[in-house]
Amino acid sequence: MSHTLGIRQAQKQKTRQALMDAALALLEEQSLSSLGLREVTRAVGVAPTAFYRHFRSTADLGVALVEEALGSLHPMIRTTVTSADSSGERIKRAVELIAGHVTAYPAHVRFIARERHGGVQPVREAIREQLGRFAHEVKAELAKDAEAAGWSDDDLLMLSHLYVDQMLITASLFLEALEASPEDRERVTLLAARQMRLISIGRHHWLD
Amino acid sequence: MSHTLGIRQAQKQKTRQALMDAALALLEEQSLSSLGLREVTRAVGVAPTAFYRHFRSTADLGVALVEEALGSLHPMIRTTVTSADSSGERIKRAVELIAGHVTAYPAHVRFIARERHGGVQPVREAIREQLGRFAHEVKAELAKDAEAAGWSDDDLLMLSHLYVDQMLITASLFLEALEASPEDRERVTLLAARQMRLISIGRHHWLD
DNA sequence: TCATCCAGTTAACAACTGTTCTCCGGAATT
DNA sequence: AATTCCGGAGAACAGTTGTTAACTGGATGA
Repeated sequence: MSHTLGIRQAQKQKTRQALMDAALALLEEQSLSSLGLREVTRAVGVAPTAFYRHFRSTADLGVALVEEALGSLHPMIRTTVTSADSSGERIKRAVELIAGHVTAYPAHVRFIARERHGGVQPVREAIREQLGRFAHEVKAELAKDAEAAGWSDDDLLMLSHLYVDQMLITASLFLEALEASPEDRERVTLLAARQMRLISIGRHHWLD
Repeated sequence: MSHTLGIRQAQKQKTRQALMDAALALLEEQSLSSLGLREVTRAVGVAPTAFYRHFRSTADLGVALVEEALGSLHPMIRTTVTSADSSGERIKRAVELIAGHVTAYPAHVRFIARERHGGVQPVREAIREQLGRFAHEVKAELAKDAEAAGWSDDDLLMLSHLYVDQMLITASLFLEALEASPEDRERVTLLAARQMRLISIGRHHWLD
């Protein structure tokens, strides 16, 4: 059983989380490479120097945000993949699952989409590594399916990356449509579902 | 007949281009939202105030860079699509065409990949609009093909977006592998070719 | 209870930012 | 030849940045 961490460490983690939350909010309108340390502390209501008690730099903060954001994405990806076979009904449900996640954690999704190719190398690397993990996880999930019979490991991984990228593209589309009309959001849903269906069809006929 | 633009306008365009080139170089290691106006002028060797003679802000510069970068991408996309049918040989050639473009204009590709989801709204919008144009162009190209018979306009556009996104993903992969070993670059080529082949297969069986 | 620890504070630093206004000198126009 | 135009220079502005050092006070562990 974990010992109740003292009121000291509790406070520390609390302000640490506050810094991360404030940063995530500020990153809605800028990129990490322009995020200032003072800007973040000011938003939290804490002295600039307090920042160093938690992070070496804003890049360091960024890496921490990657863990948090992709940690929350983790369960969704698994659920999405297991229901992403050719059946139109299940595909649409998978897409709606992505839509729900974007609605629940828009800042996380925005951060990942923005910094995946962003200007801060350590953060790019962290995202790349985590997405690589996801791809391997997806591959393991795909391998369970009967349709994976006869597939090489390389091909399975290739398809996994395709799925992961497609998920990010779809999430980004929903992000743009976050404040749009329900009709527009429905159009995004249908578009994403058809793209995923086309991929599933390609998967089905891969070994022909 | 276009009149030879005076030595005055010529000089103006020259420094304007110098500013854009310097900015593109500086953006290799940061995002547009952190690019400073003084930083750019310093790199060109010109007074900070001269910047305003050409651009309202760095965001404005960014929009100009979008036009330049996607202008150079324009002919490549057309060539890529026309050779992206199911035939394995042609697909591989299309992928190598992308690889060549990335090698020729790495800064352009990096800029688009980075700022597509970046922190500067007008630039995001400009990229979105241009990519939308590309998708429509690709659609027109696909419609010429015999395989497009029976396809709805919506489905053709859906496939076009899939192709455009896939091209960007592939380009970004080659960008990461720019300084990698030839073996790694070849692996990227094979991966991208197989992903494109899977999409082509899905396209082929779409109407089943 | 007392000494230690340590998250957060205060103050100060040189360096940098975007923007304004005024000016210069050569090209363009008349 | 005389005048207007205009890309660029220069200086100055208030405000911001990251980083340092020394300090404070409450939680922690002996």
